[in-house]
Amino acid sequence: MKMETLNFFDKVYEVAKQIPYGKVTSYGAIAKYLGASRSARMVGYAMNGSVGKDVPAHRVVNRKGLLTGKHHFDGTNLMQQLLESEGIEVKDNQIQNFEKVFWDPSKAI
DNA sequence: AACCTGACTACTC
DNA sequence: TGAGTAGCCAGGT
Repeated sequence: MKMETLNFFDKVYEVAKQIPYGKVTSYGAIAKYLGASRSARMVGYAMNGSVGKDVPAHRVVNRKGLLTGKHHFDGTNLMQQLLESEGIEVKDNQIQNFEKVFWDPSKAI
């Protein structure tokens, strides 16, 4: 782990933590906000280490609102249930009304 | 050092 | 409109 990587991770966590209840955002949005628009994959990778960081990783999905990372959670439908408990409609691993619940970090911060 | 993989995106057909 | 391809960065083998 390099410092820069940790710094990047930290920023990702910082942004993710500020996602309001009932809202979601995309990896690319976070990456873009951090000035690393080409490293959306790294954002997803960062979420992989979000355990124990108080990061609501379930509120971060790909740009289509698809729960591509659900299998990284405990169980198979935990991520979906967490989202649904926040009032977000999720069907077939995809967030419904994605545009309505989308939270843009560059606008909020 | 080369190649593969992955919680992604954008462009093309 | 939907599926396929290419580009992307970092880490593992």
